[in-house]
Amino acid sequence: MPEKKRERRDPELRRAEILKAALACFAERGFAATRMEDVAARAGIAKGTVYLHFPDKERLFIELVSGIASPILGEVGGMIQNETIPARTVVSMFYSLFKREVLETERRHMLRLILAEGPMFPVVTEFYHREIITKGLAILRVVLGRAAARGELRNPAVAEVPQLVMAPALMTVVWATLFEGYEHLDAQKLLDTFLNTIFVPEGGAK
Amino acid sequence: MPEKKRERRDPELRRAEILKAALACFAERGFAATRMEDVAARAGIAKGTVYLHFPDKERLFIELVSGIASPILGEVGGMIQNETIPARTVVSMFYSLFKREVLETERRHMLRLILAEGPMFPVVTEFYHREIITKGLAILRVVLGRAAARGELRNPAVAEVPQLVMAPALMTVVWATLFEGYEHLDAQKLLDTFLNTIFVPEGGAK
DNA sequence: TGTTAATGACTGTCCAGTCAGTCATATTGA
DNA sequence: TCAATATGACTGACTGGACAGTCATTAACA
Repeated sequence: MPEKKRERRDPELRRAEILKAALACFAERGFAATRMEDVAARAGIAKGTVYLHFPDKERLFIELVSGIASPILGEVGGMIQNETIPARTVVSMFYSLFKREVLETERRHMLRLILAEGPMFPVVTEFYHREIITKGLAILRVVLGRAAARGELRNPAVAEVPQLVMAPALMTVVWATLFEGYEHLDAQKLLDTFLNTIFVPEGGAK
Repeated sequence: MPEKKRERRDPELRRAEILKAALACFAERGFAATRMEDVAARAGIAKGTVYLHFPDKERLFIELVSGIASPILGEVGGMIQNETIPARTVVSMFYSLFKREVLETERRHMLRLILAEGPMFPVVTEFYHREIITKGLAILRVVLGRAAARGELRNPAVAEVPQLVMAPALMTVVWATLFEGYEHLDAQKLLDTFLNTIFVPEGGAK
């Protein structure tokens, strides 16, 4: 049996290839059901090679889910510097970024993986809470606080429970990864409807 | 080595005990990481005994998640027969039931398990979509449709995306099972705030 | 005494992680 | 320019442990 042709690579590149393959495998079958050989095969290399780049399966997983800390927060966080931008615009931008950068990419599976495997990897959950959730909520509190003060919110109490604004985004990901195959959900419509519900109608004009 | 004392049981009862033990184990560690011996030990029996009641691990899991089809839908479904009840009351009742019967019981873990392991068990996902999601959304469509017609909704378009009403409930479960240990979320407040946001204020009195 | 629930040692399989050996490429020196 | 040599990325057969599922034996009850 002839050995497959060997191909040398820039380690940096190899690493990225392995991570990409791992994302596909973990997203498809979860942590436990993914075999290191699957990841290797998908990356077009032998099993041993994976271990030249990652010490073990758990670390491969953790590196993967930690590396997704997307630039979304940075962009939205930057927007709130400008106090004149209406809160609705900021939240709408957040949803758009979320849709384009997470929901419509492979990253949506990562989010499901964190929900799914989180309790098995407290390190990951803690990282996400600290780096993503806390920061995201802080930004939302600022934005919604201003909106409440300006009368942009139909119900000012929303500013006290920013998790409520994240709920529709969470729903779109859960639906997309579980039920989309059985019944379509228009994520854009869901998010837009929510925006139209929490914010007072613009201008009252037409 | 003395064998542990054997205790005979009504098969019906044994079955229930095993399911209870399995729920605790699966909720704690997920499907893959749960050993059949763990389930047996937790139920106070030997491993072989589990196999007298369930053919294999997968079937045990499926029976478990399928058997949670709670009476919530029945109760709420019954309420919509009476057209005079305000939509807000119906949705509020739905949230209360959800909170008492799912969020504050072991079942909250079942919900997380379905999110987590769903893609590995299409049978389970399909069952949930067909038996729970579809029926729940149908009820919500009726209730929200009426509400829109009566002017009870701040934004009538909500009636077209009933998933939006499920989103806050989903958020409370996800938060409770992942982040509650790091940061408390007042589920009641979140749900109440949402109700106050989508429904027009009552009477305008006070 | 016969019937059946219950037991737990056992078996076969699967897979994470290892490591001795291989080969593509780079470097050296003529 | 072209061997000769060195380097380390890459390979995949192998090992050790874990665990799902089995079944011969044992104990409980009628």
